[in-house]
Amino acid sequence: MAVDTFPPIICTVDVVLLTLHDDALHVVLHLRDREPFLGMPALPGGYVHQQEDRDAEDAAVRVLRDKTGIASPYLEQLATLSGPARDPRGWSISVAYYALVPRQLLPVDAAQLRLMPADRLPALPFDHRRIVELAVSRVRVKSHYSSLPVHLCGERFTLPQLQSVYEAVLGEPVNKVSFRRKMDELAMLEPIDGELELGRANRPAQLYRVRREFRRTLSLLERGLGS
Amino acid sequence: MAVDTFPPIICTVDVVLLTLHDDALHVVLHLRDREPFLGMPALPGGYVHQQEDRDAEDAAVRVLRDKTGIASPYLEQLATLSGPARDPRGWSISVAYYALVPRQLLPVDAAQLRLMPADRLPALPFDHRRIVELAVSRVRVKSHYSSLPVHLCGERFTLPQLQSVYEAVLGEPVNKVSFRRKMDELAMLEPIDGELELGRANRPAQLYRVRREFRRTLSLLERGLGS
DNA sequence: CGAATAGTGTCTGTTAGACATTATCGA
DNA sequence: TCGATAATGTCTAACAGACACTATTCG
Repeated sequence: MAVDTFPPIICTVDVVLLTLHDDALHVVLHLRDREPFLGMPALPGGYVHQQEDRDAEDAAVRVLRDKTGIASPYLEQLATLSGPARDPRGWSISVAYYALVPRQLLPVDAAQLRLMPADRLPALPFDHRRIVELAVSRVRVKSHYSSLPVHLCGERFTLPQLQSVYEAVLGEPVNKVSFRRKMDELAMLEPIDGELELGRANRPAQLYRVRREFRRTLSLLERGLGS
Repeated sequence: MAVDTFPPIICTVDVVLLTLHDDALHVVLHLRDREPFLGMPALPGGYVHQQEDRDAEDAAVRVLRDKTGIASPYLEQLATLSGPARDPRGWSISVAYYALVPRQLLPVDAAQLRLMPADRLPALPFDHRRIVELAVSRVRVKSHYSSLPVHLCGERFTLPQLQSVYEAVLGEPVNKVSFRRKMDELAMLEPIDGELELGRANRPAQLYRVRREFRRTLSLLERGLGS
C-alpha cells in the first residue's frame, strides 16, 4: 500500500515526573516552549532523535535532563499511546515513562516548571491527563508490593519518614509493625551506623539508606502490604 | 537539528501469541514472507498503517488476524522496544503485545505457522527472543494473582483442568483447596447448570464458564497464589 | 465392588494487624 | 519529670496449605 504518500508517524516520548509535596503525589509539568499548545503546562516530552538517542528510554532521559534538569531519577517505561488524533500534528506514537524524584532534587525556582497535585490536575494538552492517570495508578499498585517509594526519599531517611511516604503514595494508613516487618523482609535498607535524627523532643529515629545493590533496582515482596 | 535528513523511524507492532500444548506454554511463530529474514520463523508483526489502524493495538489485532487467522484473543500491551540496531532496515520502534488463545482455536494446518515451546525457542530474528522472554515472564507473574490463564482455556472447562493450566503456566504445583478458594474469591466463574464432564471412570467434574462481565477483563486477587 | 478422580471438611502453622510496653530524646 | 514519638513485644484473627474423608462415575 502507498505508505509513502503519508507523512511519517510522529515518534515522541513523554515523562511523568512524580514527587512528593505536602504529603501528596505531585506531577512536574513543563510550560511548552513551542507549538502546538505553546505556553501550556504539559508533560516534559519531545521527539525521539535517531541521531543521538540509543533508544526511547535514552530519549526520555535526555528530555528530562533538558527540560527539568533532573539527571538520573528512577525511570521506568509506562505504556505506549498512539493514534491519529492524540497529536494535532498527525498520526503519532508516544512512549510514556514515569520517573520518581525526591522533592529536594527539583530545581527550586525554574520558571518553566509547575508542580501540580496528581489528583487535581489542570487541563492538559494531548492525552497527557490519561498518561498521568496511568502513571499514578501504576505507582500506587507497585508501591503495595515493592520498594518503589524509596525513590521519593532522599539519600538518608528514617523508617517513620519512609512509612509516611508509603502512606502518602497509597493514600491510606499503614500498620507500623507490619510495615517494619516488610521493610526488613525487603532486605534493602541498612541503618547508618550511629546516625540518629536528633533535635526533636522525643526518642530519636535511626537513619537508614538504601543498600548499594538496590540503588537502581526494586526489591519485591512475596505478599504486599495490607488493604 | 536536521531531522529531515534522516529516514523516518520505522514503526511496527509484534505479537507474542501464546497457547498451551503438552502442558507447556508455546509461542506461535510465523514464517516471514518478506525480507529481511525471509522464511525464518518470527513473531507475527508488521508496520503500523496510519491509514487503516486507529492505534497500535488495532495494528496488532490486524496483524494477528492476517498472519494467524486468530480473530479476538485476549490481548495486552507488553512493552515498546526501540533503537538503531534491532531492525536492519533502520532506527525502529516496535510496540509489543502478548495474546493468549486456547489451543483449539489455532488453525490446524497452517503452512506458515510454527508452534514452539516458549522455553526452548529456535534462533529468532530482530530482538524477538527478548520480546518472548518478556511476555512469558509477564504472563507468569500475572498468573499468580489474576484470572489471566482462563484465556488459555476453551469456553467450557472443569476446575481440575483450569488448575492444571495454572500449574503449566506457573511451572509449579498448586494446592487444590487453596486454588478452589481463590477461584471462588475471583468470582469470575459460573457452573454450567447440570453439565458434567462424564465418560471417565471417576466422579465427573462440574463444567464452568467465565461470567460474561469477565470475558474481556481480568479478575484480580488481593493476595496471590502461594509460592 | 474396586479404581480413580472430584469435591469438601478440618486441622495446623504462618502471617498480619491491634494493642501494649519500653526506650530515649527535648523542654 | 513530662510529653512526645521511636522501637519492639505479644496476642488474636485471618489465611494458606496439608491431610483426610466423602461422592460419583466406569468397568
